[in-house]
Amino acid sequence: MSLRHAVLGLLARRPSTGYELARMFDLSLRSAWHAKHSQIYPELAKLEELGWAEVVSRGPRGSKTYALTDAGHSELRRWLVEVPPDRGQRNEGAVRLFLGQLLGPEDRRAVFERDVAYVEQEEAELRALRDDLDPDEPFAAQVDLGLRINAVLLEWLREQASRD
Amino acid sequence: MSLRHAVLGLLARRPSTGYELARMFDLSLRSAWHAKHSQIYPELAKLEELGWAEVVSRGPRGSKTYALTDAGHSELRRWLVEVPPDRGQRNEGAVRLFLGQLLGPEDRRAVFERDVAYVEQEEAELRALRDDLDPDEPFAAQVDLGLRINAVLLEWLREQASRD
DNA sequence: GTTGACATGTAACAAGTTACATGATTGA
DNA sequence: TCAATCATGTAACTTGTTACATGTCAAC
Repeated sequence: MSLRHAVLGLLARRPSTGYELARMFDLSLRSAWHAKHSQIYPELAKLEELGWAEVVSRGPRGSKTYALTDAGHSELRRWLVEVPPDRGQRNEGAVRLFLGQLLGPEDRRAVFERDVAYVEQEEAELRALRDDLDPDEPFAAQVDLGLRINAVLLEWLREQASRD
Repeated sequence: MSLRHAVLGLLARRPSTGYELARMFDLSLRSAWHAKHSQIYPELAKLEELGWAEVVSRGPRGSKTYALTDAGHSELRRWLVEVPPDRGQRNEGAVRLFLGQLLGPEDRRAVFERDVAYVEQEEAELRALRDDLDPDEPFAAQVDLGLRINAVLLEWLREQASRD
């Protein structure tokens, strides 16, 4: 598991409300994790119970801003450094590529073309994002990796789509 | 969801027992999906109930070989072609890269070096796999994509590890 | 005869999604 | 005042994991 540590990580970047976290999962982390508020709020409660986060302020609409405690920071560090990553997770896209080979030529081409369109759009979004970013911001390196992987994927998909 | 369609896809490649499917999830699909036998067996029962698969033979140790029915084949095709892929799934590796930027220089380097070692090992495995494969086999294209993505990732990780 | 791979299943639990439910504040 | 966005929560359900439980067959 690890919604716990994803939340811990986002709180380390900046103290936030559950609502803000839900938006970050939709925006910054969108392609890496998607968590619903219905899971986030209970998780924040649990983080508080564990002593890893605490409410540091309350806003106008009943909002509660959470921040990491010292214990929370060291737990996050421990997880990042000491816990071996769980490789080999579900990846529907990869399964589809794998199974796409079973389709007849027409269906296969349609599927690859759909994927090409998607990756092209993502590329445009990443480019726009990168152009908005200070290149020294650590996050810029991430976006750059995304662009490089997209480029490789796009080339491969085009080769596949034009095969026969 | 979609263990259902992953199983359907594997059965389309060749009729198999639950045990064999569990091994395929561990081996061929290992980096894309990991399903336990405790989930596979109930899923096979459900596929049979839906009329998408059926037992085509029984082996010595109580083994049951399942194969797709016509309805199963058309459901698989429908899913691959008509159901839009669920992009944006959990990806612990990406979250870790994202959060790794929060670490101090020493921890960060250690983490990136661990990742470099992992990707290097995976690269070696993929290379060995590719050398075993007939280059015309559709699966070879998949392996090739894996190698290209690995190469990009490795380069990026090395840049990050040697940054500062 | 005993170890290891083959082979299937269930039960209890953890994690994640969908749907339900409510209310406050801001801006048009 | 009405709509959109901010904001939080719970309940029911689905999916996935871990642990338990059992039995067969082949090779040594």
